[in-house]
Amino acid sequence: MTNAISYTEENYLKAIFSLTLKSKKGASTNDIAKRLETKASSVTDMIKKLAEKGLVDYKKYQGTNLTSEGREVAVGTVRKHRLWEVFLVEKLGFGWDEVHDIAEQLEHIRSKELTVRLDDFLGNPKYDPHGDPIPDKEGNIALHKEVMLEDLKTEDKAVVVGVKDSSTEFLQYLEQTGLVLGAEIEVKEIIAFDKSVSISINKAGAQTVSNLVSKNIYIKKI
Amino acid sequence: MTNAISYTEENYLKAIFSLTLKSKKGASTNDIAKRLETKASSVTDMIKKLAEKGLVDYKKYQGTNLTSEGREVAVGTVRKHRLWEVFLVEKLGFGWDEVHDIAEQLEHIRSKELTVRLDDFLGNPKYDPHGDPIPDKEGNIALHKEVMLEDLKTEDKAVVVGVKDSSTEFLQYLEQTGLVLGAEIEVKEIIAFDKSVSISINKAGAQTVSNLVSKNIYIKKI
DNA sequence: TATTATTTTTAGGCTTGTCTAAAAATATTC
DNA sequence: GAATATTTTTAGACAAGCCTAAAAATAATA
Ligand SMILES: [Mn+2]
Ligand SMILES: [Mn+2]
Ligand SMILES: [Mn+2]
Ligand SMILES: [Mn+2]
Repeated sequence: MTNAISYTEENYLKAIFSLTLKSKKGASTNDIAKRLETKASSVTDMIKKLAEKGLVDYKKYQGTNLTSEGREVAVGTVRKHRLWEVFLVEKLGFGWDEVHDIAEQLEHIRSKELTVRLDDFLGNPKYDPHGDPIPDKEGNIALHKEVMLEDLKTEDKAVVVGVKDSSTEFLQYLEQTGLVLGAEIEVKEIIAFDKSVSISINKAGAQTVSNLVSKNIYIKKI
Repeated sequence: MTNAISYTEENYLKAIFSLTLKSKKGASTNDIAKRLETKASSVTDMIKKLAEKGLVDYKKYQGTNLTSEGREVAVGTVRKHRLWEVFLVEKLGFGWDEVHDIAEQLEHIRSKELTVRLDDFLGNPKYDPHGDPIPDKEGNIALHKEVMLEDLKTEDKAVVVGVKDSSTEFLQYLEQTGLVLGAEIEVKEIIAFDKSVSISINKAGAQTVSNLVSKNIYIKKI
């Protein structure tokens, strides 16, 4: 047990992973603190420990990046998180807005064999209930094609393939609006004033969603 | 979060629960330490904390008993442990000798809704893969009828309904011997010298098992 | 560029859960 | 029943993770 990785460390690595996914700059101490709802000073402490263990690259005041070993741990945790989310929704019948907090716990269960068997039991899914890609056993992870609902023009047609914001409130709003994964949408009108957009969902009557909504929905044009 | 119960506390409560199941004496500090593979001094510290929280009754040097609140937590944890074991064996195809350590982690996942749904998903099982009774939602738990293989007389017939020792080594031995849950046995001969017993399993040829084995197998006469 | 403002780190301290070594209480044995 | 053995508790310390307050570094602004 010289080098066991704690739940807390896994959560830090996962936060750094997602914060550095897009930007090539290191994750800032403040951003990590915000993400984990903790204080900057706590983050500095932990970063030092992770650097000591060879899981992150860190130079004072310069932001933090994962080493390949750190990335491996982070991706493994993300893989487990998303597989468990699939289990909770597909097998236990939870709503997509109810599974995050439980998966946040389940992702820390330590057993390679369990992950393999769970993956098989679920039919080796490629996406989680929010449309996020599930890393494979080797840690390869598909990147989200960065097309959002807000990028569409009038008369464009598309399918909802994911959500950027996975908060309960947002997911419940989408559920009730009908903007769930797989929904077909057509853009009827874009209101220049506030960038809100009028769309029809599954060929039903038009409804309007704000830009805050349209910029948080991944779509694929058809 | 004034009164959240930690994983560690849950493990202590569970240990005290199982140690006090049969004997009406409180669990001794040393026994708890042995069970949890920790030191007596650590146990004393923790017992004090649990007493403070109203989860155990404790008087110095007198041994420890659960309060009704402590029992509730312990039984809830046992319930989750055993439900997860059923999941691992029935749904993921693990062997009965492989599931204990994983369930030891899964039992700490906090979500009432999860437990309810898991129970339903599994078909509300009454026993875990080792024949141990699963407490119901209200915390009622069937007691093992205390009939062991060693209690049988020559020519008695019985079915294996559980194991007292759930160690990997013992379970693997039973697997290979054919003494799994549901196996029908008939006692052919009891060797007085060392209390070993010759039995036929599922009507096959006789084989001999030691008293250490026969005293760790729960049976039901037929 | 000098002055603010913000970010990050350090200093010091707290809680949880663990340990070893020693003291105190209880049990056992002669 | 006194001496010895065992069990249990206390004393003091440590690592992990967290905090607040203050200092140091960097970024933004005038
Ligand atoms: Mn987590
Ligand atoms: Mn997700
Ligand atoms: Mn446990
Ligand atoms: Mn069991």
